[in-house]
Amino acid sequence: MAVRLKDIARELGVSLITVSKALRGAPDIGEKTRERVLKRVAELNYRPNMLARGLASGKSNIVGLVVPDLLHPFFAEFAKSLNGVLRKHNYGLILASSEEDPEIEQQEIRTVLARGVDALLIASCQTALRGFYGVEDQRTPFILIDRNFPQLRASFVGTDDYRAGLLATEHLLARGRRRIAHIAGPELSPGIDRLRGYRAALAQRQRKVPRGYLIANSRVEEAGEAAGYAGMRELLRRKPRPDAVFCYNDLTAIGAMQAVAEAGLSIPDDVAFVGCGNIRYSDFLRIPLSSIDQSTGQLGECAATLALELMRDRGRAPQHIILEPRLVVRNSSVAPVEAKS
Amino acid sequence: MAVRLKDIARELGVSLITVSKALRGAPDIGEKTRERVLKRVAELNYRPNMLARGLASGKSNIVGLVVPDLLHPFFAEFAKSLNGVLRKHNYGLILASSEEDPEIEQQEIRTVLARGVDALLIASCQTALRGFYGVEDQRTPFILIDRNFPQLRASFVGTDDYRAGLLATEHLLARGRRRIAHIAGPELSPGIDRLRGYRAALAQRQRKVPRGYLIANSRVEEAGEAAGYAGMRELLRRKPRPDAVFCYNDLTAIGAMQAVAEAGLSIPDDVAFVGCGNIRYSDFLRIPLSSIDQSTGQLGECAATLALELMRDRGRAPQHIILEPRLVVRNSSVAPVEAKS
DNA sequence: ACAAGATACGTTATCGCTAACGTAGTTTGC
DNA sequence: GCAAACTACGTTAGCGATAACGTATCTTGT
Repeated sequence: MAVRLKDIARELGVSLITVSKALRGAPDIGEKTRERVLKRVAELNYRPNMLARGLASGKSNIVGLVVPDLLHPFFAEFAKSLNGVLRKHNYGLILASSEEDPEIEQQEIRTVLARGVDALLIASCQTALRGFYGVEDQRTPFILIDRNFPQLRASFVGTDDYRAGLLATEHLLARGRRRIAHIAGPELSPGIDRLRGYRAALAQRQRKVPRGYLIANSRVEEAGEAAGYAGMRELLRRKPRPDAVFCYNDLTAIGAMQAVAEAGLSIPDDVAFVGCGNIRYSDFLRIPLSSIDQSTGQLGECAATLALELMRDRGRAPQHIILEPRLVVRNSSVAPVEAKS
Repeated sequence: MAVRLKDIARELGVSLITVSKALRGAPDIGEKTRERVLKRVAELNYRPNMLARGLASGKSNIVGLVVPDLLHPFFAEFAKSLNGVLRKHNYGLILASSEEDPEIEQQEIRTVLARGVDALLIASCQTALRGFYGVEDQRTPFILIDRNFPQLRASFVGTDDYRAGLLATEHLLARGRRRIAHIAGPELSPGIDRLRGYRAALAQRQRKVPRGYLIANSRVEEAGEAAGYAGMRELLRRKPRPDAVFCYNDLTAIGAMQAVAEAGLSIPDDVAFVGCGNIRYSDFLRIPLSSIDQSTGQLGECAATLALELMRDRGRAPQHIILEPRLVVRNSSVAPVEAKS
């Protein structure tokens, strides 16, 4: 925090404001003055104090991102690609994690807004809508990520989760599976919509969800391996046992497959699996996991682009960007052709 | 950005500064006034403008974190636990990714500093030291993460990578492996030290690194599966072929194991593997991966704690926190006792 | 040659908050 | 009873930048 506009101005014998303007490319600065200023600025390695600039201009050049869990590959990848685009436009990223706790999320939203972010991206873990006071009042544009609240008139960037559920389940049906179970996610839009897709796929074939084949996930916090493992243990007790499971996400699927392996059953022969998210490691698992790809990287880019637009012209109507999911088939749903190793 | 100190002050008929003090728990405010202020502040859901506060006080209550790749599980986990501790102390986190590019890293360091962070954590990808101008000059405390520069008199939080290499290699030796190769990481302290550990373990048994058994990783950017895959392909051409490989990190190991599987060889019978990092998925891989655990979560906590200390009292001497690595044995280095599935 | 418009630069007033010191009014010591 | 010491609150100056005008100097057109 050493060199300030004032210092440069004094050195060069011009006014502070001239330096400021030259720096920002204002049109009413003479060529020679501008060059002189820019030269000195470069020499001194000057960087404007963004706090001051933010305060004076009302723009911080930062966007806030609130996610439920940074460790989850989906959010990590999302954050990465978001950040990539933002960097190119000279925006910083301030990151907050809610740890899947609505209270903390609330808190974090407040503090992030207090920091004067120019836009706010939220993958919310609110089940009720209560949490969003103070975001709507605020004039800061905000975008929902991955988890939508249709009742809320807000921008959204995410996957068509209904189709994700549909694709996954149709694939299992097409592979001849008849007793397809679902380990559901938390009661947020992705969980709800994937479940709807699952139901719809079965309905198209005049089936309904077999009794006991739907494992609900009551606790929002638990969407990972543990939930999948527990859910699968339960499913294995059903008679007849399911011959396929569509899992809320890949982590859930990993846990579920673990349970199946421990029970001495074979995948995909006894039980086939499809996950969702297509995380980076799906390919390297004990049984490579068939999954629904969400184009996570692209979601991040779209979100960044939308955020940039909303920041450029406020008052633009909320926009929905919904990417099509894509099925990636691996061995967890289709046995390899060659003899198994 | 609606309600300001000024508004509350006017409403309550006190001066702005009184409100400010009451809010920050200054000692020279009467009980009744304080209560009145706090009550109104709560009702109005007031949040101080952190930009203004930062500018005036010289403290932003933000720390900056610059990592090479957010998607890498190590950094994701690190960031998560760091953030957890910081949140409890009311510090925010501003995140920047260098994408393993020294130029970008430089840039990001500058912009993060310009944002007035109170401390800076960097997992640097600089091979030369040039990059650190402007961090040292700056009075902002900074901490190196994971990747150390011993020449630089700076705080460091990381793993004892020498011991990591030692442990991994000793384990393979103890399992009776004799032709142990190493796929090395980039030439930064973790890569260099793990290699040293590997060498030392062999030396203790009067061995040297067999010719051609050391795969160097020239490009810093490539430390993932691809590098491991390519490295292993090369190793498989050696005669005699290695019967064990210590890989720079888990991603490298995953790629390497892929190459071995494709070659129709068995793990661990033909080739045993030990990785490093013990990422969350090591357990679920085709062959569960033996790995060196770095206590990543704890590293994040330590870094946060150290950062908080350095911010509290500047001018404290740089500190080194180096956690002991721990070997986690899985099937990639020791075949399961029961018949293989 | 002179009003009118350009061009290039500077003044002033914030932005919302805090630091450091001021100042009334009350208590206390002796 | 009066100076000294508290207590509780307020004034004055910034922090480092920007926005919105203001003002000299220089071109022009006629």
